[in-house]
Amino acid sequence: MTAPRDSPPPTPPPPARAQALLDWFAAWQRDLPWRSAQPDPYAVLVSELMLQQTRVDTVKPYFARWMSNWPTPTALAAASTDEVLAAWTGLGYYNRARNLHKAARIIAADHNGALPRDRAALGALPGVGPYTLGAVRSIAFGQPEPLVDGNVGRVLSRWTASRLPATSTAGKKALWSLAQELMETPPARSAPGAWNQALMELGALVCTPKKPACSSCPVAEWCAAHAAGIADQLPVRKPKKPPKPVIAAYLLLMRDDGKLWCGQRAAKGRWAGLWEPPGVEGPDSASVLQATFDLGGEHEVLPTIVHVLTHRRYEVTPVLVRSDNAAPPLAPLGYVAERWISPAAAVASTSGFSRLGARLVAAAAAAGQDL
DNA sequence: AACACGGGGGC
DNA sequence: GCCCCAGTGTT
Repeated sequence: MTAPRDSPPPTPPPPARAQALLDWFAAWQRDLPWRSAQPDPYAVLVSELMLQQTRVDTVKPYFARWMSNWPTPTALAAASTDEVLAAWTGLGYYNRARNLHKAARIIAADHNGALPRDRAALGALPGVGPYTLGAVRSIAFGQPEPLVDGNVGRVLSRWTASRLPATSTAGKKALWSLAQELMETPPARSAPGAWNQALMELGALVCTPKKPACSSCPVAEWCAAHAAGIADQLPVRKPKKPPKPVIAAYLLLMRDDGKLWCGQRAAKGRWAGLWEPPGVEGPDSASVLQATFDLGGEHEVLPTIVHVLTHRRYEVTPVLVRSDNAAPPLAPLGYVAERWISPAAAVASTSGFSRLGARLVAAAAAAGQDL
């Protein structure tokens, strides 16, 4: 029973691989605000929600402000939706803020203000999907729950040289299955939080999307993609669709004191609950805006603003109008509230404006100065 | 299975 | 300009 001489190096028993990675993590892990030997489960939940599809460095200042504003689930539960959204302004994917807020209210009402350790109860909280369930259970409670995020998917795809796209159904199934299996090996099972964070940290610091630093990798000798020299070609990605173009026109109605007439978007959909100057989407948006607000009189068309989201490319025509202090109703355009807002308040990062809304306000303020 | 949902940082 | 990030919820 001898292995053929030219076969890949024999794979050591899993515990050796796992221990190598755990040792690396112990030596090289970053000092992050939500990391602690005895983590606060609520802090873990907040950080994990903020980190969904968002980089660590982006999250840091938001996390600090959030924990300062609302140090406990009970404190967060008592906050208003507007306050919560304002604190999230600029972070994107605003439904995460709504979910965190709802989760806090459930925790306060049903769990005595403490995160439930129970798998089903935790997974039932809004915003807690498979990844976050694994993160909170393993990191906050030390429970042997696997997780797969973008980093782990990349690391494990390379480790096994998997040709399945990590985002495909089959690929995800294989990755979660492997993550589960790894979690059951002795060193991982004894340190679930460190193990999961080690996989993610490796993906963030060493096993990066481009130019992975295999020479610094603690588990390179067991990596199938590295052995085959294809680490930088994995994971296989699914072709992505181009962003959809959106034509829009926005009304910048400016009062004598410089304030702008703004509306709050509906609670569902893009920029849910956020404020912005009133706008219309569609190829005929400019004429619709014209008709809706009867812009026959004096108005100024400002330079087009291009605002790119992941799946949308906005081409916005801002129309500046001097108000005679009339305040047209915005409900017909789908807004659920309306008020005059000073440009300074709108552009401040705690205002509950979308980035596009803030850009429009800034454009209005700049143009208004020249008049 | 596909889509909706933001924004920013690195190259 | 492109990639992709500590993903989840809806259809």
